Amino acid sequence: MPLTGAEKRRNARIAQVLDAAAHCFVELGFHRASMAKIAAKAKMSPGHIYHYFESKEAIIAAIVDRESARAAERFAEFDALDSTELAAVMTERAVLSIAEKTDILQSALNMEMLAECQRNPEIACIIHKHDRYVRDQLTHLIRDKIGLDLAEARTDMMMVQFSGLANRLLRNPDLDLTNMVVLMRQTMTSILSPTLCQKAK
Amino acid sequence: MPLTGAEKRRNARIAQVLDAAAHCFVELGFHRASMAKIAAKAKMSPGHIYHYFESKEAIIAAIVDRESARAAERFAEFDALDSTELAAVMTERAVLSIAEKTDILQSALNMEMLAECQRNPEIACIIHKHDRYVRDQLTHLIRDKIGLDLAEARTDMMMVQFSGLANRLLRNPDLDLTNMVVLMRQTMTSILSPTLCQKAK
DNA sequence: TTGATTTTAGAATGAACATTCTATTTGTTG
DNA sequence: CAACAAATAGAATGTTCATTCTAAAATCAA
Repeated sequence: MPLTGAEKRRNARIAQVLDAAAHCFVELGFHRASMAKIAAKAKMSPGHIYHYFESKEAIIAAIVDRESARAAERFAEFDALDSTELAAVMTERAVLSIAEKTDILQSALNMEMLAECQRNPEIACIIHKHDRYVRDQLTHLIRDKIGLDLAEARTDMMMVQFSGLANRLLRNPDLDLTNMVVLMRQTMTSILSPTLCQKAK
Repeated sequence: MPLTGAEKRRNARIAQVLDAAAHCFVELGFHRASMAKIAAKAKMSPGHIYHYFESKEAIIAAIVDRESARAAERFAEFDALDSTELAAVMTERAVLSIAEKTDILQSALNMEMLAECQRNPEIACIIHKHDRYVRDQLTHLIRDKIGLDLAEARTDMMMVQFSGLANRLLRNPDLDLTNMVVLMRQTMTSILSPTLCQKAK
């Protein structure tokens, strides 16, 4: 069924609030971004926001959901024939996402989301849901299409590289990406290597 | 020169505030932890805290400094003869630090510190200082003791594994560490492998 | 002990904030 | 167009908070 005019306007308004909130959250964090500032950015009155969201917490939850969904989307459509190909694509993706300036700002929001995740069960639930979705896709690819064992562990390890790289860039802003790419590709390849060297203790 | 009684008392008081602040920050985050709550936890009056810290921001900075220094300490005393040995020790360290419950709670604080790092130059400075210290130690070991090239990149890549693992555990609380250890060791070994496979595009 | 200094508590202050309330404008429908 | 409903603004409310102020208690020096 098509949306009525009123519904369309309502959705546009909600998106307007979310865009404004995302902007303020990136700049100030969840708890220093006031409703007044979000309202100003969204070009509506503070009181009016409450016609679309029950509370500021609800806005935070909606932002976490939207941002997680977007991140998951960017991950969703991998399609590789073998592990070498997947390693290359994943490396490219990891380095590319880092190279964009926007993603570095986005990182701050991501970190805040993860911090919130430890304290707020509702936020935790949202984040875990999206993470599970991404993992399921990737695990399916690794296990069923490429045919490797330990697919879950390999998936998690691949994802360690992504979040680790973002984290690293915050801690070391002088990071030299050029040499990093070589190592990242080698690492991805190693994670997807069919034979794991079981080192004896 | 030994500390006078007054100085000792003062230092103890400061530590008391920092312990209380750390506790409240882990539980509530920087901005929902009020001075009143920190004071209650530290068993002193809110006003009195201002004899030791100029502002709440100063307490946050002190906590970031103290926690970063502690994390750096835990990293400082590596001493390996070859890359295989280092890979094993680093893996053990990474998995061990994750296995402790305390570190998972600590992770929330770490994430919040990194988020703050993007917005507050003073915090950024503190975090980058400690990160540089750890990197210098590890790079020295890899380049001068073990004798590998691309030491800085390898160092950063090792550290990607640590922060990535902490990050991953927040997003996927069901992570299976048993299989992960195998992959982590293989990854560390691969990063420290003398010959890097330069994949052609 | 006495006077001076430091340490401490707790109330007072003023600002910022999330949320609610009231009224006005805008759009819709008969 | 008239009546109604939805959308919107902006002021009002009550709370929470960081910080400051005031004075009491503890410590120390003589």
